[in-house]
Amino acid sequence: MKKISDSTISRLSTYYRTLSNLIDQGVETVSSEQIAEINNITSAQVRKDLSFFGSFGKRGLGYNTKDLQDQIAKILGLQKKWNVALVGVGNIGRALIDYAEFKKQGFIIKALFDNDMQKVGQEIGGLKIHHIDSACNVIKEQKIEIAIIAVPAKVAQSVVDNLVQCGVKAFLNFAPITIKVPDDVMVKYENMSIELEALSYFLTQNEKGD
Amino acid sequence: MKKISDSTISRLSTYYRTLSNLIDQGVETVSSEQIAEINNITSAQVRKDLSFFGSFGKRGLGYNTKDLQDQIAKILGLQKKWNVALVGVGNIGRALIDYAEFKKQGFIIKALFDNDMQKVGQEIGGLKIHHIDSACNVIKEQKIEIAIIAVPAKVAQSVVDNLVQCGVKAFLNFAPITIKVPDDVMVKYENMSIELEALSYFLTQNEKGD
DNA sequence: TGATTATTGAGAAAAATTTCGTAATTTTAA
DNA sequence: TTAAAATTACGAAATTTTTCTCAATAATCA
Repeated sequence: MKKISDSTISRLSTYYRTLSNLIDQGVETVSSEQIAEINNITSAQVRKDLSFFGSFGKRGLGYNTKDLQDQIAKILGLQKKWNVALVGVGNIGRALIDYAEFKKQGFIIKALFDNDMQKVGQEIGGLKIHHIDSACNVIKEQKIEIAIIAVPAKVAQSVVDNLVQCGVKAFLNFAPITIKVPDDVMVKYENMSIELEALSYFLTQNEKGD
Repeated sequence: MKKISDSTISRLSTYYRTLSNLIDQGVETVSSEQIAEINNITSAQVRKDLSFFGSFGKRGLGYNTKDLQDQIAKILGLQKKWNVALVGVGNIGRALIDYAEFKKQGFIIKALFDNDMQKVGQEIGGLKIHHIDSACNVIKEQKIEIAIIAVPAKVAQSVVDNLVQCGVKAFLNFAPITIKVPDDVMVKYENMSIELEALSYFLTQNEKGD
């Protein structure tokens, strides 16, 4: 299939969220213009994004909220639950364990790993913390498909290398470092400093402008 | 000044980080090709990004790491410290208070807000939690410039509206909802579900491909 | 029923971003 | 000292992404 851009995929996620909210409110039909307005984009963008995958609307009427949500769920692979491992049970890691949004979207944290012997064996939210060295067994047992990396930058690459060896193909990385992986493995980044620096740039520009 | 793309700005952040690491390692000179290799991009991209702001390298030689870091710091506005407020002292919020990376980059959390009377008055990391209703006073006293929004989606828009009234012009939003703000205010998003859903899409595609 | 309004879908056009090609410059080696 | 190798800077070309235009179709109103 033709390569779809990352931006399109991430907008599909926001449409999915928008549709969930509309469905909760009892809305049954929605236009591309309404979806666009809620997300501060253009309706042409919404229609173009959807057009890569098919024709889901009715001319003159718009989209059925439930249908469209189902279609997007199918596209994004959200119809199944995903088994997730969390590596690094520090401040960030601990916060993510209780992050309700993940579970709501079907991402279930099934395993915790750390390299700190003090933490190994402890239990958080019903999950035992395993040592990272025994990751492969747990990953196979729990059928882990996605790993969230919340370890210090220094060790992030080697942790990922290890998990790639165990067969993990998808990573969400919170460590501030670019990770190298084989072509058939994907890493997505969650880098809070980068966003803050973009704000810093914006504020600096504005000061200059005045 | 010509509008610089968001991607360029966020790549500048990664170059900045790369340079910090190289400087720590004692490296004094670096080529665009090396910076590119570290970040999985092309050297042409690195040079083009820098070219929007000036000519910082020496032909045949490359860039002086300290010089280039200084230049990028100046561009991004990282030469000063930024005063940050954190709104919403839940799981995510609490993790961010101790997030060392922020302080390292000069983003100093100076005020905490919440609307839960149980939390108001408590102290975390030497900072007292204020009620969100008294935000404007604290924001003026502490000269807050950036607010991190870590409240539930339902209340995120109204919290931001309030802070915009107090004069805050930059927001980092963790709530899974698109926020409306005036033109002179910027919101950046940190949306962990969106990245996970991109991974879900990727894994789903791969399964189909096999 | 017929006209009007709303809205999608899809190709075309425009805009933005990335990559390419190459002259200029610097360092290193012969 | 001269040739070769390395590397930037920058305009041009290529590619990608977004926006525009408009025919097709559905619903509503007179």
